[in-house]
This record gives sequence, structure tokens and C-alpha cells, in this order.
Amino acid sequence: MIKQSGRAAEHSPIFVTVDLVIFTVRQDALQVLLIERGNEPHLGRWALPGGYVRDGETLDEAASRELGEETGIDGGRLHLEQLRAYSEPERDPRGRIITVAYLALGPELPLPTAGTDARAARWAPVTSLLGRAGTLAFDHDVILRDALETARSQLEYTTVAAAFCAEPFTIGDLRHVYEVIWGVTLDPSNFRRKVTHAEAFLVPTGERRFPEVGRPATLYRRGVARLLIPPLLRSGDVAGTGTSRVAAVRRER
Amino acid sequence: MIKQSGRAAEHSPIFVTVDLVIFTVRQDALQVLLIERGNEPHLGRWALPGGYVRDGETLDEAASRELGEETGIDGGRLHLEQLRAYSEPERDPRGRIITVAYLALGPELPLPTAGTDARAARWAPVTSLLGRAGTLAFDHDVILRDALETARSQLEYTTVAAAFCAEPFTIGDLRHVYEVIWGVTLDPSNFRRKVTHAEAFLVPTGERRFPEVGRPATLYRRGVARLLIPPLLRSGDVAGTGTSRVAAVRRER
DNA sequence: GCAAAAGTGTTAGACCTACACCCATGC
DNA sequence: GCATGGGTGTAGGTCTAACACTTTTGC
Repeated sequence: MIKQSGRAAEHSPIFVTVDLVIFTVRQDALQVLLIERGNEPHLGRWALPGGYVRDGETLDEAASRELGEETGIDGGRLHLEQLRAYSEPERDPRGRIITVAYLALGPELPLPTAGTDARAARWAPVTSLLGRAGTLAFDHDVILRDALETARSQLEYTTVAAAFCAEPFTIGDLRHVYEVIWGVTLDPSNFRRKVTHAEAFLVPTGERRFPEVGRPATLYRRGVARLLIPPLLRSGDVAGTGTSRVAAVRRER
Repeated sequence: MIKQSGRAAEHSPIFVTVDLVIFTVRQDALQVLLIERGNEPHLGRWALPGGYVRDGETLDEAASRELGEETGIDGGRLHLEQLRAYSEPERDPRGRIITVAYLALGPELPLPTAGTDARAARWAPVTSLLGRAGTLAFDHDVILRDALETARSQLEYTTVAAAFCAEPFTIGDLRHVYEVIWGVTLDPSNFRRKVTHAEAFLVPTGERRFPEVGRPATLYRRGVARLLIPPLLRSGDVAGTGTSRVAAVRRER
């Protein structure tokens, strides 16, 4: 049994949840999966999917399980990574609940069926949700904003953009992901050079895709590289001193 | 009160701690603060400082409080940021305890006095601790390794290196931080150009420091920039495909 | 003067942006 | 042919690594 040291009341155990920010690119927009809450608190409001961490389960496992429950997708097939923990004592009116947010990225996913404590589920364009606070339940506005900036930043330094594309995919598909998530248009020829020169990012399958119109495109699969070297920097937003932004960068070997 | 939904036993509340990776540069090495544990489990082993999150406290507040308790330093004066949560069910033999690791950076700090549940405290060179697993208690080896890679990466994209320098500092001081943490030697003139051209990174004080030998150096304080634009990339370790590394990048506005 | 660290200048090559241009396909 | 997206080439500017060189101090 757990033995508390010191004054017992000072550190009570805490309920821990995971919340998922599931991004996909569909209809020329970055979209996030939302559920309509079927229980109090925030009954009827839109929120990120999530749930309690169960006994004996790691956070990663809880996130993967919730992902499967909410989308019907095998969690192992999607890119899934921990974002950060959110711990404001008043963030949940039921009591002290800390949540660990996860970022999940995938190619166009089916609309999931509503789960046990959700009345409905839908894909929502991310940009339409930001800007006005209080759109989502709890502190999910903040989590979503953090997740968006993480995703945008990760496109620069990692190969996760490929996680948005169903394999096999074309360079045009990949460029579309960058354009939608960054909200810019990119030069097709320069983009091609960069991604094809980054080693182990793209592996040609030898096949081609024949579009409705235009020249057929070479098809690729994801290579084994996870870091994008050299990085593919957004150039548009370096204006100014960067004083209003804080960056945290993490890398594992 | 907290109302559990579903089968009650499936998601019990969990004890939550914060653990601190406190880095400083001293004696030409990156050093981390360790404490010798004065209680079971792992009595007598070296570990990262940390403690339980108290009722009504955010994780940031808990980290800041622990930092003050362990180092005697006003937590608000140090760079402090959340790294990530660690949640292996078996990571602590006392039971289910999740920890959220924090990274703290500061200029040469005093050796702290041992706290209530620590027999001793010391600074240890980081490189001497890595390589062999099982050096530290719990999963603190893993946390330390993650923190080191985060710190190394952050020097590239942010201005946190200045957090290792007591103000006012010289460009040589700053370069020394980069050299020690990256384990490389940098060209002084090119380094100077990069950091002085990065806007709002360094603010000259107008004063100079007169060393034992050599030309006096201009003194600077940290500017308001938190992102380093353009980044100051490590070039030495880009060899290979990057296949063995995973990157997670996060940015806030 | 000499050693040492600060600081400036220069040059060759890498890289990047913008854009012209060619290619392969459906209709 | 023509429209469309795929894909290649290239000139000009920018950035950077490497290193020669000058400056300012203590001794």
C-alpha cells in the first residue's frame, strides 16, 4: 500500500486523464476530432476525446486505448505522442483532475461513432475553433492551441507530415499537408527538392498514381527517418524578434 | 467530491510527483543536482530532487516550490519548464506514482543543504552519469537522458543558454555554455556574429569585464527574445540519416 | 615584447528563392 | 491541341565555415 509521508492532507492522490488532440487533413483544412459531451460537467459542449488512466496502464497505453475507442482505429497505426500535462486545480469542476494531452496524427479518418459518454462526434476545422476562447469544454481551447503550434513546428524539424498521408502518397499530397497546416502556399519545385534530398524521408515505391488530369506522379512511402535533416523552415513567420513566442524543443536518440 | 464513473476499481486516483532536473555549468562541465535518498525506497541511492504535488497546487507551482526547497533559490529567478510525464506502473515500488519532470537551468548555484528526506546533495557531471543504466534511483536515468537532449536541442532554437550565465556576462561566457553542453568547440568569431545578429538576444550593458589576461570583453544582459532566430544549429551531429532519433518540438505564442 | 582573449574582415562554397521551362497524361 | 499537375534546370542573392588578421589588456 501507498504510505504517505508528512502531513497527509497535503498531497492527496489525484485523478489522471488523457486527452487526445487527433488531427487529420480533410477538405483542404486541418481538422480535429471533437465529441459532444453526454455527461456533466459541460454537458452538451464540444470537447476533446479522452478518459481516465486505468490501473496498471501507462499514459501512452491509455492514450492508445482511448484512440482506439474513439476512432475505431488501431492506435498502433497512428502517430501518437505526449504533449504535456495540464494541472490547473480548477480546470475540472468534479475535483482535482490532471490531464496529460496527447497529439495524434493520421490520414483522413472515418467519422467515429459516439462513445459511451459522448452524444456525438465530428471533425472540426481547427482554425474556426481558435481565436475565441471558451469554445471548448474545460481548458481544451488551450490544449488545442498548444497542439496546433506543436504540429506546425514539428513539420519543420521532423517527418511527421507523412503521418497525415495514407500510403502510398505523392509529393503533391505531402506538400498539401504542409500548405494546409502552415496556411501558406509553397513552391512545388523547391518543396520537391527539399523533401527528396532529406535522406530516408521518402522511399519511392516504383509505382505511379494517375490523376484525373495531368502527369502521373511517383508514389512514395515513409522512410525510416524521424528527424528532417536539413529542417524545412517556415520562412514567413520569422519577422520580428520572436519575443512573443516561447519554444520548447525536445529530441530523443 | 469526486464521483467515479464506470467500474470504480478501473481508474483509481494516482499520486503525482514532480522531479527536477536542475542543470548548471560549473568547472567546465554540465552538472546536475542530485540528492542521496534518506528514505526507502532506494535508500542511500542518488536521485533527482522532487516531491509530491500538493492539494491546490499546479505542477508548475510544485516544481517551483521544490526548487526553492532544494536549492534555496527563488524559483521565479530560474528558467523552469515542464519536460514530460513518466508513468510506468512499476516505476515506484510504493505504488502507482506518476511523475512530471521539470527542467531547471541556472548559473552556477550554491551547493544546497540536504533537505528533510535527503541525506546529502551534490552536483554531478552529467556525462559521467549516462552510459550506464541503473546509476540513479527509479527511472531517473531516463529522465536525465531526456533532459540532456532537450537542453542540447533548446540551445539551437532558443535563447536559454543565457539562463546559464550570471548577468552580466560576456560572449565568451555564453560560448562556453554552448561548448560544454554540446561537447564541441566553436569558432569564436562566427559564434559572436551569430549571437549578436540574433535580434533581442543580447543587450550590451555598456560596461566591460577585465580578465586576468587578455583584452576586456563587452558585457551583456539577456534580451527579451526567447526564440533564437535564425537558429544556431549544431552541425557536428547531423551525420547519418537521423533514423535513430525522434524529435518532438513545441512552441507557444 | 609577449601571451591571451576579444573582436573584425574576407573569401570560397553551400544553400535557397524565384521562376523559366519541359514532361506526361486525359480529354 | 490544351489544360493540368509532375518534374528539371538555373541565375542571383544570401548565408556560413574557415581562417587570416587586428585590438586591447596584464605582465
